[in-house]
Amino acid sequence: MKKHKDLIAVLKSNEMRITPARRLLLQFILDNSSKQLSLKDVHDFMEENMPGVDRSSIYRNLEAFKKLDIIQELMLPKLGKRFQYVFDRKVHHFFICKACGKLNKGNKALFEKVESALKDVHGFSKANLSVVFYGYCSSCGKKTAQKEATRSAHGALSEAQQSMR
Amino acid sequence: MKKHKDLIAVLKSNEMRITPARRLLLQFILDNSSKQLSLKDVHDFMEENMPGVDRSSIYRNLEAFKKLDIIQELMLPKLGKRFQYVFDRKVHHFFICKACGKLNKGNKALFEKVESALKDVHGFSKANLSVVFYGYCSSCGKKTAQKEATRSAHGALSEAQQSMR
DNA sequence: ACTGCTGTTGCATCATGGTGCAATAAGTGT
DNA sequence: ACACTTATTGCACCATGATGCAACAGCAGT
Repeated sequence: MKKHKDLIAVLKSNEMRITPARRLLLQFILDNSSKQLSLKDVHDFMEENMPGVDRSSIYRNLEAFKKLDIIQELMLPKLGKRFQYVFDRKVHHFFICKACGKLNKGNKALFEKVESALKDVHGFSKANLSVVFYGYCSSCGKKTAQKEATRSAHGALSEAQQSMR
Repeated sequence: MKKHKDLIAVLKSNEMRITPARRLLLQFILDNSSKQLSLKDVHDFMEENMPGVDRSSIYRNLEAFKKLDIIQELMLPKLGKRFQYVFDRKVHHFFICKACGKLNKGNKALFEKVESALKDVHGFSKANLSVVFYGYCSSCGKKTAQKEATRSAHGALSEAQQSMR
């Protein structure tokens, strides 16, 4: 796990200036490295600890950090943009339910399979890569399956929408 | 490939009413089944062929079609929401470049590996599933690799950002 | 063809993503 | 400590995503 001062060094080596807001922002990101943060999450924190920093400044700093691969960006259905610290592992898996929009990290069995598939393909093993699955989570899948049964009775789209077990 | 009237039947079987706007919207989606359409793309078309239909109506109809798996939604970095007709295959793969935001369907070797990995995991083979990879496309990867060389000289983040070959 | 029920639309409005520009302040050299 | 250069900020503003609500229009039954 990289430390605050390592990240400061990264900024410096890219001709970026170290402003108070950036220091605090980096710390917040490090302290929440396992979470997917929205712009609002970050802005609320900043407003509390360093009032007056503009939404757009935070936004642009996050964009800058993204370019340096300090954080990565995800676009999530229903949730919109999310930022997350990129820690030591280079491949990230996410599972997003199409119905409820919930972000999930489960389905370990699948992810392990995919991970090894990624390794098998030349050049990918060290790539900084994110994989996002869209499907139906177990609870939404059940509901959908029921609805689906009704639909099949009408003879339409009978092959669609299967739950993930 | 499903036809317009099949889709009308799907709407009916879900207690949805067939309005003129919906007919035209479905036709437009079918005619552009291979494209990723933005709300604006669709709205521009509607404005030309059936002026007066509100942005929000189109938006809500697309949401409704999504629920019926007639189309699927993608959230693309830099581009935002995109809608696409869901044709016969049930698993979709997309590769999105983190740098330029370009949507790609290449990297067939990887996709085939992943596809078989999906099949190996029980319950996934028939799931209506989308997989999105975020990484660097070949042209952006090259640029990044160069930039990376400079950064390494400063001793920071030397392991990050690898091109996809 | 008329009528009533209720799904759908258009409008108003808010939340969030994104950008141009002039004022400000971080970093460098003296 | 001071001054200069230019990255960065705050502000104003626009684009797009999303929703509540009253008016409207499919469509099923008569």
